[in-house]
Amino acid sequence: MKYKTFEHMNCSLAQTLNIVGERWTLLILRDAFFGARRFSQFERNLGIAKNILSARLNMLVHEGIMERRESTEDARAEYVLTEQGWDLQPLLLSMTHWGDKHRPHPKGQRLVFVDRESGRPIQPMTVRSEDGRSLNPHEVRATAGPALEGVFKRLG
Amino acid sequence: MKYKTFEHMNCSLAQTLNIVGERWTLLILRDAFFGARRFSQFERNLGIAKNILSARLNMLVHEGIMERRESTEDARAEYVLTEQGWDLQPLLLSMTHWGDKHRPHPKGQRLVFVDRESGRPIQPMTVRSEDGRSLNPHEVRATAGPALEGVFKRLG
DNA sequence: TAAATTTAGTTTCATGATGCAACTTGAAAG
DNA sequence: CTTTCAAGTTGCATCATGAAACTAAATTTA
Repeated sequence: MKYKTFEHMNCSLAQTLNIVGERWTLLILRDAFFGARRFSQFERNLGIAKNILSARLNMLVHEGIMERRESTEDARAEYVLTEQGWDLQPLLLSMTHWGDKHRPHPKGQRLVFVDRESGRPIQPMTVRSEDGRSLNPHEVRATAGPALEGVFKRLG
Repeated sequence: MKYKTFEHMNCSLAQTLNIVGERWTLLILRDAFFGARRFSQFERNLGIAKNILSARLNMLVHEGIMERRESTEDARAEYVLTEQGWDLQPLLLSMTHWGDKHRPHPKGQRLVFVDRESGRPIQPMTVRSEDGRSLNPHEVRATAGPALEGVFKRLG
């Protein structure tokens, strides 16, 4: 990403966007969550060009979101998620839920995410108050944290 | 987006990415959540070029995520979030929380999101099981839903 | 009321990112 | 020993982005 970078913005959203905001990146991560590890798997599943895939995997490794490992059996490399990478799951699920709701498939849900143990579907991603109530978007407000002390900024 | 589109992929994540996956789009939405409505507000806050801002706002209106209104007092247009747009809030908050955790500011949180009523901070976005337990990423599994009946696919 | 400024764009153009195809290299299979 | 496959790299045409210049209307200032 040598276009305009968002790094200078003092904003956590911008920091995250700087990493996962490029085309393909989140789709690569989706496949990684589903178990893909090899270059060829990503390539075939996504229909992405080799050079782009190569660039994205390198970037993800560089950012500490995936790790490149030499396979034990195969002499070919594998790309696996780090804990930082796994931590992007709520983001992926939020996107998926929005798409399910607002750009649905006529036959219903495409994927259902379940609790591995019970096999029961998880709850849709929602914002929760301290005491566990589900908050609708209008009930949430942003305030300046310690890193913005003394910074003038209009907040809704 | 006349590059390769993700629309043909039968995947809710890809559908969402097709809309919010372009540079700037999520930052525009962030500012809209914070109360920005006017062309010039977005322009100044973000440092975005006018032509790009114009294209993105038109796209968001076209997709039903924002609405263009003639201001009552001012003769200038305003861009406000629709309900579809507000529904992107969990996504924005998931991104923000990831950035807070993994790309933190040395002084601490940049923004703190609070329950408008109580003023108390909200919980970080987390995946929850049917009975309300917080699930870590490895405890979640994807299964084929109705829209993927009969489609062969490896799912982790 | 005339001039200057602000707002909300559109147009133009240089540059950067993307995507396809062809080439490379190393390992494994036949 | 030749072919195939996996995992890239390189070159090139095309598309997207961003800076700056230009418009046009509305608003403010002198």
